[in-house]
Amino acid sequence: MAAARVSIARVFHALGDPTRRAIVDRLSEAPSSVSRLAAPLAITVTAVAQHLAVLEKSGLVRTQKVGRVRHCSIESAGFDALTQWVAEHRRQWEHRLDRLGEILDEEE
Amino acid sequence: MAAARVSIARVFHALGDPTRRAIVDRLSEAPSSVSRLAAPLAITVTAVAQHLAVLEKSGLVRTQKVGRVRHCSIESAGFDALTQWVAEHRRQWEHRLDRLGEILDEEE
DNA sequence: TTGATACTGAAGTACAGACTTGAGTAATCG
DNA sequence: CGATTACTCAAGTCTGTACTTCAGTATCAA
Repeated sequence: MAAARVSIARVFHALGDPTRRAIVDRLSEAPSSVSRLAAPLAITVTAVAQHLAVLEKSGLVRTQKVGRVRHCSIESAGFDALTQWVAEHRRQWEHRLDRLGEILDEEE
Repeated sequence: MAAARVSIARVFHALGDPTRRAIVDRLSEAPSSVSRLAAPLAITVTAVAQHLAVLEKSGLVRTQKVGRVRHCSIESAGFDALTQWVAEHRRQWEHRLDRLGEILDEEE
């Protein structure tokens, strides 16, 4: 799967930044060019391009240059990796939380 | 819910660091003290305590000082916030991905 | 009470990351 | 063709974060 090639570290790091989450939200609504993404964000097009590079490496966004315009859209790989991480941890987590009081009592 | 008080930004930021993910993984297995967490991590106890402060603010970890030992364990709030974020985006995302080809054709 | 343990706080270093400017390239328009 | 558009590249700045050391404080054990 594509998710296997994606590092969860990159996904978390990418989504840690508010501007990048805003970009992801925008692209979840509709694909966009770099300059259209930059327009409402009080930063330069260059900065947006840098964010897009991070998002692309994390597998959350796909971009493709057509003529002089770069079309950006959501990609599933990063999202899949995140979903998988959450699913893997949920079992352990819930199990642990259920038994937490009991475990604390056992501990010395 | 506790998740409402948790900022998803903090959760992503907290989980962006490999050491903190390692700590979360360890605490998913069993609660631990600060020094026991630090032992296998080639960093100082102070650094671990700093990571724990980040994890605690993000709602992923709960700590409680008993005597001179700080007991650390998993907390659900951060995890809930993450699960919620993923769930909210999944719908949009899947919907968008399904229609991606179509949308790209419509775009000019 | 003395010494070891388990942290805590303050301060400083070093590197990463978000951002900028400025110059450049390539595609499209008139 | 020349002008505009849409981005790209290379520096460079500046803030934030991960980490350290060192000097505490509080607790527990003997």
